[in-house]
Amino acid sequence: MTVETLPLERGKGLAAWRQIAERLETDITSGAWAAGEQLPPESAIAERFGVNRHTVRRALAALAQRGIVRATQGRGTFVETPPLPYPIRQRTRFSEAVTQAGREASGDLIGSRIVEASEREARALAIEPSENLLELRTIHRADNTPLSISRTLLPLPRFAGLDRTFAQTGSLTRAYAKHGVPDYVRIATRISARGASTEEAALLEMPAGRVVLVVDSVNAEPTGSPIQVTRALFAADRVEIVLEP
Amino acid sequence: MTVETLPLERGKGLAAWRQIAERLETDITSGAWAAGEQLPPESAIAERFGVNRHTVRRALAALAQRGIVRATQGRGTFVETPPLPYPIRQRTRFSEAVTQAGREASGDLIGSRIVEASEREARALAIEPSENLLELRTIHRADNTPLSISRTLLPLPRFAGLDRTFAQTGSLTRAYAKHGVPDYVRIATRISARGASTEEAALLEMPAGRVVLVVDSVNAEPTGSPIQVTRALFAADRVEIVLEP
DNA sequence: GCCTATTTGTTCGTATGTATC
DNA sequence: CGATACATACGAACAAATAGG
Repeated sequence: MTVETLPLERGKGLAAWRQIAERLETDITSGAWAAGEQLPPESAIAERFGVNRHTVRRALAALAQRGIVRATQGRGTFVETPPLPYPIRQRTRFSEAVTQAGREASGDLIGSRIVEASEREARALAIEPSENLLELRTIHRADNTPLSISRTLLPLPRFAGLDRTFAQTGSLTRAYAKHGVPDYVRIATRISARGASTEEAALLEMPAGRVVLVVDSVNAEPTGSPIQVTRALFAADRVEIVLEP
Repeated sequence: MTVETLPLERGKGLAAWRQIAERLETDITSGAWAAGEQLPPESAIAERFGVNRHTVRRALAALAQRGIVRATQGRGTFVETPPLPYPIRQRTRFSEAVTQAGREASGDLIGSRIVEASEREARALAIEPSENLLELRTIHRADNTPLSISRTLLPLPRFAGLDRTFAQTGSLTRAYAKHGVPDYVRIATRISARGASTEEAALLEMPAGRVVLVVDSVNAEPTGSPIQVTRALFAADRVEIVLEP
């Protein structure tokens, strides 16, 4: 695919790296490079625009920042896949959302431990503060790309051992089923957004500082009694939250 | 206030700029520099850690990205004031949500013009592409602090002149009422998040690159026929979206 | 498994532009 | 106006990760 090779406008107020970022973005949206495809090496792009490699790197960093490309040391720079629609409704199942988009869902347990309920968490779960909770830290992927990391809190002793069940099944829904909860619904959701910390970014396999959507939710049994508090961090440029009434 | 001056660990796998970012963040959270305070010049920080100024700039860029500091050309780099998150409810109108929280709501029309419907917009509004739409650009404040900026599209000729009505009333709900739409409902919502552009940040009176929540919504008459497409950008530091079933 | 070429990541040095005080 | 401080850009070198022979 051919791309524009017009010279940059130098000394006209718009920094070279910004112009390069714009031109590269146009190339991508116009289909010169498809999703998943590899961009030319930085050195080649630098030559194309007649600038130093640093200037190209500044432009690529801006595009990476916005989730348009992703660079991997030793491999190259690749066009990111467009965000996956993630529906949130009364019953939200991660695996359903992913498979419906034609991608393969997987979930892994990173770790689990027992923690004391904070005041906020106790109120949400309708229990006493300092009661014990089972904390699950999980990561969810679509086609092996991490979409979200979650911290889930469950009351004890009722859900003791659910961490092992989850590790086996890879699905919270199936783990619940084995603990006597055939169905559950979402009763409260809060959504915010911020930059990711270094650790969060590492788990999500994205550069530090990229944006995460923070989704706090409370799930309950169909009877209405709350059984789960979750904070999920979604890589904001891999997921688009869709609300369905 | 004194700060650590321990040397960096060089050649140990962790890049110098990451160590510097961590140390500076520790300095800030430990109170060495309070909110609003000015950091030492990049040259001084470079000297403190025994690195080139570029390395310090890389670290500061990472912190600025996360909203911890803000650099202004010619002035210096400053510690950002901690964000004050603000809840907003989904089922209510903007002005209702703000006044219910005991704050004063205001809406201003930044500009309006006539545009052609894109393919996406036409599909959402159930009209033909390239039909004319009225575009409203608005800003919404609570107690004079901008919470969001919006781009609203309305079909023409039905809503011709609604821009003037909105400018007078400062409320879309009231403007609708004067155009024969006593009530409307949200039929589709998509939520994503990203860094703000320079212009967006300026309108929201926040530093460039800070996170905005992007809320795309389609509103319809109670009969179900869509009458409005809106993209609202919320300053993520000032708003937390609350979903209520 | 090793070696090598390729590609991105980091760091330094240097210079100039531009905004603020 | 000059001094200060951040913004942009170039050149050079080496490190680190990856892919392929």
